[in-house]
Amino acid sequence: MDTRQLELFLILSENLHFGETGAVMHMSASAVSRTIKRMETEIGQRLLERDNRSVRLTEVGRQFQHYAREALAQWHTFHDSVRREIEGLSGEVSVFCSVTAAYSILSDMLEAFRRRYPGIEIKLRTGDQADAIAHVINGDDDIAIAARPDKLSPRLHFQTLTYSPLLFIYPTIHCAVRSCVEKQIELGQQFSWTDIPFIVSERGLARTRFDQWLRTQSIKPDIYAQVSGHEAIVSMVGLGFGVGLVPELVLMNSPLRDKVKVLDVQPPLTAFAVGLCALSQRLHNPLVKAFWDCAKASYQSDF
Amino acid sequence: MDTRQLELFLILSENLHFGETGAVMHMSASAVSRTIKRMETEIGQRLLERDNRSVRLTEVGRQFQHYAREALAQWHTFHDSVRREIEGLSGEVSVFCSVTAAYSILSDMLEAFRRRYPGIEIKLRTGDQADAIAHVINGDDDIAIAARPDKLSPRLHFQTLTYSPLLFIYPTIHCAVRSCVEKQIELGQQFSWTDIPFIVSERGLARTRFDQWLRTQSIKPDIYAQVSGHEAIVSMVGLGFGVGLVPELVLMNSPLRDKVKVLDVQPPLTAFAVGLCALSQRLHNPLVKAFWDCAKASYQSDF
DNA sequence: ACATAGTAATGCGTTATATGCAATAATGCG
DNA sequence: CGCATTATTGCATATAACGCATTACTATGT
Repeated sequence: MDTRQLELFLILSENLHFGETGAVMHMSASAVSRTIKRMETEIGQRLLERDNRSVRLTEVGRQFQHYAREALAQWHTFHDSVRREIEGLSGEVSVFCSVTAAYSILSDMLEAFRRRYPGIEIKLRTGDQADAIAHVINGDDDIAIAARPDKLSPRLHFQTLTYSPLLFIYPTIHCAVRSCVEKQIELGQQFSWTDIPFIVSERGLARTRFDQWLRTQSIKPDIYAQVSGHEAIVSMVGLGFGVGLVPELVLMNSPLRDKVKVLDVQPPLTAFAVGLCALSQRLHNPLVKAFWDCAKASYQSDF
Repeated sequence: MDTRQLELFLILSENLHFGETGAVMHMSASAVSRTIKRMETEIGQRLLERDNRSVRLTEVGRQFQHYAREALAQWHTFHDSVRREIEGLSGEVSVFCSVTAAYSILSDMLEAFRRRYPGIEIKLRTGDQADAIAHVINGDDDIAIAARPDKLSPRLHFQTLTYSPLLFIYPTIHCAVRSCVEKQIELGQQFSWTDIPFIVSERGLARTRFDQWLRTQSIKPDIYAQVSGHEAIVSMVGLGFGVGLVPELVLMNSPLRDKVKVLDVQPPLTAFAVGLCALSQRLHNPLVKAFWDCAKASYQSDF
């Protein structure tokens, strides 16, 4: 019988829902089911009466609930008393994200987190969106704000926070690119992409989506520049170098957003699912878990 | 942090010895070492100051000791209160052994065990010694009294209780076998085994040892009967069918022990190591563990 | 002074345990 | 009666725990 199990049981005993409990504990409903079964075997009594539709505490379950509350409180008391003094020193969570995410998504989170856990230091590292997942898997950073890849490693947890469409943008300054694009818009349907220089990510999910899209449209692109970091794309498009592809989130947060316009393209590219990403293993660390939960909660409360 | 770890720490904090602690907890010293290290990581503080020669509690270790005592007591209180009424029903340990072991080794143990744990039922199954290990591995029975085989599966625990030499016996009634044997004894050294019928186990460790011994002596035996169960061998020898090979323990406990005599044979066969045998896994079960520890203690106190 | 026995830690291969996913079964609700 | 919801289970896989053999170290005895 360990503290994790006690915690799990307490949550379950309150929400009486295996799936939800799993979500809170960062595990699947089936894992919750088996864990409870293990506990019942160890105790030798049924804790929860459950059919496929409802869950309710047994008498023994109620007694166990009391025990679990006491036991956990006792553990936390000990743990806090011992850990108090060093918490501030070694308490550090490192977060990787793009500059855009730092501005748009993370800033509110950070404020909420700092308010709630003043002792925990956040080490914020910004870089190319495309590297985010690799950073997490590699263990360089605890948590990343990233776009959900099509294929997610089973070692990773991902919590979607929002969706951001991938948009084509073109410059508003007078330039060859703008003329070409607007002429085509006037002509109506059957947009011809020939001779329009594209500015796209060198790699990463945006590039993957772009390549997929090209294939479905059977377009042979003229790729002007392959850039790392979506933010740079807005800049280059704004300066008239070509048509770019960026997530809406990046566009909205760019200081150059007035220098570009969105091009209505059919069919639209699959939107990014943007959210938190971490190694399942790292979520066992209470600091990391605290950040994850706080981030999730603070973002969702924005709606 | 689970109850098993707390228990381990408490034992270690009292005996301050990794190897001993491992023995009590039925695990290796290295496992104890790693477990303590895990606990220290989780707590974030060193619990025991240890160099390669000595172990002592740190200040935090002392605090943790208090916590562990309380927490375990609390757990046991809950566990007992819930389990009390059903303990007797589902509390059952099944033990496999030979008839001889049941008489000689087990009877005292059972008495002590019954006195200490009146609620736990013992299901005693007797059979051929040679099947004992297989029964345990197969999961048919929790614990066996068995002879330690030369090659022991790593999944098994074995606790030697005593050693029992393998003895050759011959009949004391007037018969061809006795005459032949005694004639040879009078002649002195260079015993000739030809034409003496052997009565040996059909299989099992006694048979293995016997075959090994034959090879070293380069003897071509005349095997009269292959019997299952050592007890039957004494009977057959007593009736004059031949010379038999049995563990001393079986001989001493046979009602026919006056009907046979021990033959001094050089070199003697390797003695049986007789003891408790169980799957490591099954020892996690508190009932099984209780029996194992009690059996061990009650036997050793006989000396 | 040196050998020896005793002891905790560690590398490595194996075993056991826990988990996720997908499929299943069961039930309430429209 | 069909659909959506939800706990459970079979199966494959990932993670954690363990034992053995070895190492590194030291107190002790001769």
